[in-house]
Amino acid sequence: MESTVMKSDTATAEAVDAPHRYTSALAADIERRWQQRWAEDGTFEAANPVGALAGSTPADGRPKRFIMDMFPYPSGTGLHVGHPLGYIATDVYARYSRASGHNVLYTLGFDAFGLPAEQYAVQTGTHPRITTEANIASIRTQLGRLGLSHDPRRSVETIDPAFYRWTQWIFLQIFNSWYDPDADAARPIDELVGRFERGEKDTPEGVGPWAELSAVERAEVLSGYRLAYADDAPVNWAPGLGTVLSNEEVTADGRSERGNFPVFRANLRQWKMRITSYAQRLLSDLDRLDWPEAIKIQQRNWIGRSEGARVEFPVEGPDGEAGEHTVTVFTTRQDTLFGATYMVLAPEHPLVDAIVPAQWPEHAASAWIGDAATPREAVDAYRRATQTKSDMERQAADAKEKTGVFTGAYAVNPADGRRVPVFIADYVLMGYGTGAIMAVPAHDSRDFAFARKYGLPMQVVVEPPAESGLGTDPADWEQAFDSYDATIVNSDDSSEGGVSLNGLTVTEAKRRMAEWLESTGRGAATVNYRLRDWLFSRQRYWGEPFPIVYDEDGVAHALPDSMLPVELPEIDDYSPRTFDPDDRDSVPETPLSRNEEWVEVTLDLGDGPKRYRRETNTMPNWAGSCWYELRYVDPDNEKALVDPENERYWMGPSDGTDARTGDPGGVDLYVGGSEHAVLHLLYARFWHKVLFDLGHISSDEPFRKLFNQGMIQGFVYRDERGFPVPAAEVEEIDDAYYYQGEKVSRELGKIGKSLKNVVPPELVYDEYGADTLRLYEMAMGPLEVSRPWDTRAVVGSFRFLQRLWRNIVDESTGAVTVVDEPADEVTLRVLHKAIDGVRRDFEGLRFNTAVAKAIEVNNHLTKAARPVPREVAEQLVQLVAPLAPHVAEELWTRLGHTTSLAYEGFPVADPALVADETVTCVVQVKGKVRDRLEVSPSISEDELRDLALASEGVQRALDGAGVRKVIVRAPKLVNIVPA
RNA sequence: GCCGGAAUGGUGGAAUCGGUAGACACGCGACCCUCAAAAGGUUGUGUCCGAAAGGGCGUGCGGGUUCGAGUCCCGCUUCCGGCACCA
Repeated sequence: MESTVMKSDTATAEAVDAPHRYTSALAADIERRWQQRWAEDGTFEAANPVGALAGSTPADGRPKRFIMDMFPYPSGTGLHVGHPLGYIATDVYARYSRASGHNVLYTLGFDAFGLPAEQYAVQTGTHPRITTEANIASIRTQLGRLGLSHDPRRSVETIDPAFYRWTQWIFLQIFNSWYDPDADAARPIDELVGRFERGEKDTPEGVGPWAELSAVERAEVLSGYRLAYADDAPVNWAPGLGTVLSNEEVTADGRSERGNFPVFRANLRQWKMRITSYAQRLLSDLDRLDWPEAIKIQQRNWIGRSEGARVEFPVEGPDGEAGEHTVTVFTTRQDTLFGATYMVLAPEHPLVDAIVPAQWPEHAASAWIGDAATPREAVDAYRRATQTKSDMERQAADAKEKTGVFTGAYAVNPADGRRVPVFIADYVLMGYGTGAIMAVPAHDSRDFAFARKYGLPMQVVVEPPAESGLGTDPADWEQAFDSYDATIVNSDDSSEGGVSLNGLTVTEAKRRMAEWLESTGRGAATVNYRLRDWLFSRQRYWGEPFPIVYDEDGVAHALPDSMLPVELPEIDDYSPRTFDPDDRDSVPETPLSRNEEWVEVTLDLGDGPKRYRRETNTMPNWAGSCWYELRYVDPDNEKALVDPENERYWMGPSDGTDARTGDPGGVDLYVGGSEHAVLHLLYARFWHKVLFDLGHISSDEPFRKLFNQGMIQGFVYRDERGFPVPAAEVEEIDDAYYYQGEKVSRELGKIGKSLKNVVPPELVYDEYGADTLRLYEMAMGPLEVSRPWDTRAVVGSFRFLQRLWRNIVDESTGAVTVVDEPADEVTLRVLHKAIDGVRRDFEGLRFNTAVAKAIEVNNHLTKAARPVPREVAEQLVQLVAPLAPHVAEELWTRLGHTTSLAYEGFPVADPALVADETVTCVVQVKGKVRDRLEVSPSISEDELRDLALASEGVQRALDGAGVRKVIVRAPKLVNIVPA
């Protein structure tokens, strides 16, 4: 109701006495016309060096800029005013870049495969392709009204077979590669085969010579090297979703990020990407990226490099004979090896079965063995108990209580030969390090807790400093002493070949121990990463099919290029098979497997037609977003995912640098939310590096510069019960908020349906126009900061445009009122200062201050310089054009120009006019401002000092007191220190 | 618990190099236009004392460095994000 009243106000109220005022109706008209004209003229099409989009522009010597947003995922709910923030920012930057002489690649595609689209389709009972395409169309409409200067020819959709053909192609590149440690790069798998054939490389331990292996065995060996491979391993299985998930998609409390279902560990054969091979490069190359430090830190933490050592512990076999088996542990504290008083293996550790003896050792403490009659029984019972726990239960707060059981076996501490008991416990994770640890309870909080609970001995080897008051008997301690800043004690093996660490610092001891381990063959210094391989298959319909078929022996074969794309078959039953969310024994079923005639195929893969079964998993929805920036560059190329020349032009490292060591290349500006810090941004870097290694592209990183925009938040109003009430219907009376007469509370939250505070962009378009929305979103604060949406405040941006309009166009006649007379000097100084500042603000993505500077110029004209001189009006319009392009184009036209100002050039400040003719010198006494002087910028220190001392304010403040010291920073400041 | 980031008027924010705190905008007050309202215009607006001139105080809290600190250093508080049995 209220909005219709307001609408008429901004749209038509002035129809009688000001028919040519900038109203929402006029804005809508201008915006429609200019959007149409830009489209007809192809104003924002950017030329490539070669291929279908080639044009003369790249050769004309302009520098290029590749500007990108994280592309949207088309949900069914439509956009709200928070969504366009990043798009507006990149558009302003793109328009500024074009005006200031760049060839700009700027477009927007859609990421449309994946769970949410499929869930929406299942809910509505409509095929996901239909719903997804409808959603994309409606978002295109909503965004279209913003007037974003995209090159529409480059917009891609990940669900388009012409696009995912290349997603599949890249998968095959990865599948057909291995990581060659000598080259420190991915290489074609054929090179590895060649090395095996020529005997230059040995097959892995336990496998016979290459020449003697069967085809199946060879395939299995290669699978151990391929960068994309399928294997049986514990994965995250979410029965409620009916699919497995990557580690990145599981929250800290063991639930699916999507849908919040319990996630269980299940052993399933799944596709994975060997991203761990790239751990070090993904880590070190962060240093060469212009990214927010916070994101880099998150990636560093996720990769989780830690330096330590592998240490081998001989384990006594069931017959008590030492050395039959060896358990390797990873530790970052090899300096505390003498303090290792027991060992723990993960319950799933493969050596557990081999080391469990038939009987309990005689002296085994009852606390260690529970009431199990034999070690076998105890181990089996414990394994069952831990496996039936979901990850969530394992990690719930009260489950942090350590549990475990003695295996009955003993190992030998390699440092001093002491026998130490071997436990299994679920606080040791199979997926990290070697799945086994040496436990040093005195100096590790987890081992300390476990040892306390089971009465295991503690040995101090790092001496707490005297001032800590801890003493050297851990029995008195409340927690482990895990400092690095102390001295090693009790660590001396005087026997032949033994090592002594006593008296060393922790860092020295780590080095000494690593050397000793290496020299005696008991271990070695090593680097371990937290990063795990990326689980890449999903039991879903709505995703890219794998270009993989299996032969009768179950060997996976890559399909040849000629058979791509493997199109997703149109089927009726696309629903995933989901289960009771808590049914951990359920097994995933892929929708594609129900479609026998698609699955069973006869193909000729080079050795005659044969029967094959297609892979029925699909790719996760990260796949398309891993490389879409490359397709923007060359969207229509049918011969390659991107022509090397086009890629080099838009993304290659800057001249003369090696992408592996210097500038890594990549997109010049990538804007998006920080929620993708480790998922999309890590996966995309990984794929990009593989493609780089294989020589398909010249850039080593996809995104040279990354910028995280903040979130636009909304006020959430809650009633007494805490339920959100519709924000649009809340009234404010005397700083309190009421909904239907009831008092409600206000807080800040996300904008969304569930919080009932969605503001659709149409509301602002209709009320004020798209230019106002753009301007408001840019003006409301720094791009990287989250801030609350305030519908009431939008009018401020509208008023600015209205005043700008009024300074150029007569509201009653529509005549242009500018005069062809030179501007006065004050006005010129105001203008040129703004030009200088706005340029710098745009370059630095500080749009909020750029807006303020443009407003200042306009305010000056309003107050002091009407009628406005043409040169000032034109440059102000150009200044505003990136922010409010429609109204700027309109004014530009009315000022007599016939071409779009998109490429008109951006005003350049005259340095003489940027520098002030006089500056205000602040005169302080004891740091407090007591007077101001208007002085020349070139005034000498002495002259300024004299002027300041003589000034009225200073005399008053000094009140006869003497002067001890005078600090002069000509011409801006004088500070007088009284005696 | 660990790792980040933030805190400035009634509100969003500005101050880019240690040098005028509060640009710009919202809101609010006064006035003009109007039968009236809306829209628009002019103008004021950190806070306290004061008629004014002018002065006191002021950037989450407590210290410090400095002629001078929103900005640098040390110690806290609160809020927001991320990670979390990672050996």
